[in-house]
Amino acid sequence: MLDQRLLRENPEVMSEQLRRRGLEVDLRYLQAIALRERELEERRSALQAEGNRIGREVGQRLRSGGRPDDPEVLALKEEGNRVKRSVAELEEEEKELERRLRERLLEFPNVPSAQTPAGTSEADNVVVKLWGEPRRPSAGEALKEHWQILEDLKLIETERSVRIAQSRFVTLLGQAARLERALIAFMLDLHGQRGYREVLPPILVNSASLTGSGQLPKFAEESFKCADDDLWLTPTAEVPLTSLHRDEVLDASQLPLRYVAHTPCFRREAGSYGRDTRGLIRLHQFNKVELYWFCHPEASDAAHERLTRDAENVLESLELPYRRMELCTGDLGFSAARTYDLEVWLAGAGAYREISSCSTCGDFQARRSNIRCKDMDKGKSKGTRLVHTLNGSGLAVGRTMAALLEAGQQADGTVRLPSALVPYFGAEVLGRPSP
RNA sequence: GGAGAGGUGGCCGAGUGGUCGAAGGCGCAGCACUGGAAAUGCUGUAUAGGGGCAACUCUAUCGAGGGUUCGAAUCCCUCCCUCUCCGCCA
Repeated sequence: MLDQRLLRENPEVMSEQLRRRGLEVDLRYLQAIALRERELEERRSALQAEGNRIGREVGQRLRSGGRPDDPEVLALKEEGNRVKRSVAELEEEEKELERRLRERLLEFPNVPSAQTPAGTSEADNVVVKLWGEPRRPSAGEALKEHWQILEDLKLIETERSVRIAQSRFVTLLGQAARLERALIAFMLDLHGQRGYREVLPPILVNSASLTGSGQLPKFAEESFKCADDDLWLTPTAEVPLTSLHRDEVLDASQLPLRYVAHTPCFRREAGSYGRDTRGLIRLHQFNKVELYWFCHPEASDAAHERLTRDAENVLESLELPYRRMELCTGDLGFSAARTYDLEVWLAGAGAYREISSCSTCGDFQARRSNIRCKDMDKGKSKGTRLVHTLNGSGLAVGRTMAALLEAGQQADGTVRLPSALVPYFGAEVLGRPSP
């Protein structure tokens, strides 16, 4: 959510920031609402002060022997009633304006960071770095895509999964199931060694949690909702992790708080009919290991680099070539101020595909979720500020498996895995008789 | 699902209509004492929004919303949540 004070005092600045994102909005009407709301609040609280004064005086008179039917006391009571009615009137309009204002503000995306490069689409994203040597087919070699490898090894059920659920669900079998599990454990351990606290959160989340991280109200059609409860299947662990500290004031000296969570993620993928219909790339249900930081507002730039490095570390440990892209203003996600996408090389597909998205949200989610931190100075509070939140995949597990399979495929149909996985998977090669 | 109890500050816990933002304790911070520490003593310790250079001051907040009243943490109604016991269950 964007700052109401900025809206009141500097709507042009806010408009300009949103314009960088490709959003053309006239904020004058909204500003008028915000100013009117503030004005009502001032008048209302002055009236309430008057009412409190009257109440105190009645109390004083009665306690010092005044009689309840004393004409002066009766007059004061009448005056108190009058004030009460006025307050109620102002309050009604004030609340209505407040509600409308919040409703509108929740619809606005975050504004881009000053560092985010300008652009209108994916095409304007910037390659920041390249790592590793992408595998290309040698002469006469045809590299398979991961789904082909899995099918040839009989490690995936595609049609039968439609029977169980519907399309865009898969069932992994045998060594593929084992590899998925190995990857999750590997990633959690790796991040744990780098100081992340492991979390196993609820994966059904309520509406307030989805609103706090930015999925609601705008993207309701992207998530699965339980019919009889105010609960949704989480589309990313970012949602429960944000709400882990919703409505809290964190001790600034304890920051940053760094969490890593593995969860299944559920997405309806509305509007992506026909895209990535085979394999593990785009599913309604997938596993993801998520990194999440709550950090001091001054520390978030450095934190963003650190978090992105932590995600890259997984790719490097798995010897998977990748590139780091910096998203342009037009390609940013709703809650992000600045984002690095990590794209892994898929040797069979012959393309880089997104495998991690590392974003800093500034105070956007913190404002929605009411998460602040308090700086102390010799035991005295120096006031609270909204924290900054950051998140990044570390990594999307299914896509990681796809990349590994395509990168390590061998002429005999088996797959050589990176040595880092051996302790987790139990073998160097996938596709041979059971490890 | 059935029965009961309860939601007060960072935590514990008192308060049952009138300066109550809320006693007391714990915790935390500062100061004093100490060679240093412990113990002890004193002091200070919520958040949000307004006004003021500031000291300070006004308003709101005792789970949420509504009601009674000049005045509500306190009385009434509705809702939410938590806990205990029973049943069911991985």
